[in-house]
Amino acid sequence: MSQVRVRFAPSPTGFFHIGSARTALFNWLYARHTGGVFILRIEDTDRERNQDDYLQLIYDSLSWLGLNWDEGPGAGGDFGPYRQSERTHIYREYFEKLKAAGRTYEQDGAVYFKLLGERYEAYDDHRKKTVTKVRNAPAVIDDRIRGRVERTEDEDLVIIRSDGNPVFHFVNVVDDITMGITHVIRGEDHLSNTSKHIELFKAFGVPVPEYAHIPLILKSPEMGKGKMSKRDQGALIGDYQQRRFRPEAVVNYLALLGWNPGDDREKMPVEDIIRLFDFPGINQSNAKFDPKKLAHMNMQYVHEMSEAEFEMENVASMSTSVTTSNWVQESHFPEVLRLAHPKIKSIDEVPEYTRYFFTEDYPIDDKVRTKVLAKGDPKARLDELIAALEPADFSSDTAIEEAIKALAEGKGLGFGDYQAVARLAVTGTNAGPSITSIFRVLGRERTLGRLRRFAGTI
RNA sequence: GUCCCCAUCGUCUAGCCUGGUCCAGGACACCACCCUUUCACGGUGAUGACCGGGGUUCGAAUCCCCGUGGGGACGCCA
Repeated sequence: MSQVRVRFAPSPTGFFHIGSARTALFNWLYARHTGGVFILRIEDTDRERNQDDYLQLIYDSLSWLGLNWDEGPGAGGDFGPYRQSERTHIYREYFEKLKAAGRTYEQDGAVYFKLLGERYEAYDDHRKKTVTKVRNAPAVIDDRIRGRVERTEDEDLVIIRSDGNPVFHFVNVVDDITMGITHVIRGEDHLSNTSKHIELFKAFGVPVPEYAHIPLILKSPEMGKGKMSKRDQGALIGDYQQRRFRPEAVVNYLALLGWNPGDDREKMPVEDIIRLFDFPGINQSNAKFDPKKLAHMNMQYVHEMSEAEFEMENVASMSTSVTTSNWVQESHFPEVLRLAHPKIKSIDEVPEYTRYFFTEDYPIDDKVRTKVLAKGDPKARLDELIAALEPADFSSDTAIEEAIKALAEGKGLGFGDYQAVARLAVTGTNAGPSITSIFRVLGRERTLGRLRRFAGTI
């Protein structure tokens, strides 16, 4: 059997979103699984709505996700050009073929593709007008995911607009023919279009490619009904990139949306996904997007990052913000990251989580304050702690722990009686690394300064 | 409205093709407990689903039909 050639064919008319990414991913996975070719083709025939920014975003997002293309813009290939705006001569040539076969006609300045069959007038309830229908035999789609699907195409369709630009259905088919596409893997929303495409393939006298219509990604119940769109919360790939999500986590999650390896495995390296990925593992029903599960997947990948990797990502992330760019210069920055790493769920929450390590200007959580101050005698505990820490050894967690434990024991109390109020004073919250680590990293001066300052407010 | 696709816990899903091993398994979320100096992580456990109705069969989550529900398409957008 000849080599598999698949394509991802986005149009640069909007932000790159989850749905497009998943379609790209499934094509890429299939190409990698079969040792085939993954082609990137830019469908920019709608000149009005195309934008260079959106085009760049497609390249950036695919690259970020690791979905490298073998042929396409920037990669070359023998079937180019790979932007439809540069392929007009090819469309012209294929249009002439149809014209020569007597399968086109002009109307209102546009060129129509003529279906074969008897014509009749009928009222269309959806468009609220009378249209010309054609008695046509159903097109048979032998779909690798849906099975045999029949749909009758019963209206001529525009293939060249009155402004001279060819239309999606036409260029899509011509490109699939001329680029030697063997498998068309795309969203189920195209299933109804497929009959149009099959009629065109037949008119050109060439065999149709294999079709695989993958399920759609729908909004989560909280987001509403219908399919996910670029306007939905969490729909944009660029957002995850900005938030420093792990691209492998996004890929892993997306792969599981509509596909599974057939067993309970979820978190798996992309090599394994490639090995196991195939049409039988793809579901037929649509899947709702779950931001929480994606976040969980991302957390798992973040936690297994190496220290160096985690630091690099955070430096990159925090350097871009004016408030945090100074933090990365601090000598204790690496140590703070080591403390935060196992505690946080995603990289974009690190700045807020570690704020008090870098500035005296950290907020005091009112709710926590009220709660902590309501218990026991916090003022007394704070004063005792200050006295005990003044001469203490701050060089290690255990040294600090010994000092506090000795203090607690002397008063007939426990470590916990000092922990909560000390944490509130020094961090403003009730969450964070162990209090001894915080003290150690902050150092004696800053720790005592904060304890004294806070003691003065209660 | 017409046409097309789909239907297992709130969500993602295994099981369905090749009926019995399923009073339906895993994961996320939620709840409880454990771990613990806080908060997380982690661990243990709990709650939670075969859309409805017919049929086929000794037996149906699994096969068939009809409803219903969900999704999509119906552009000189892609």
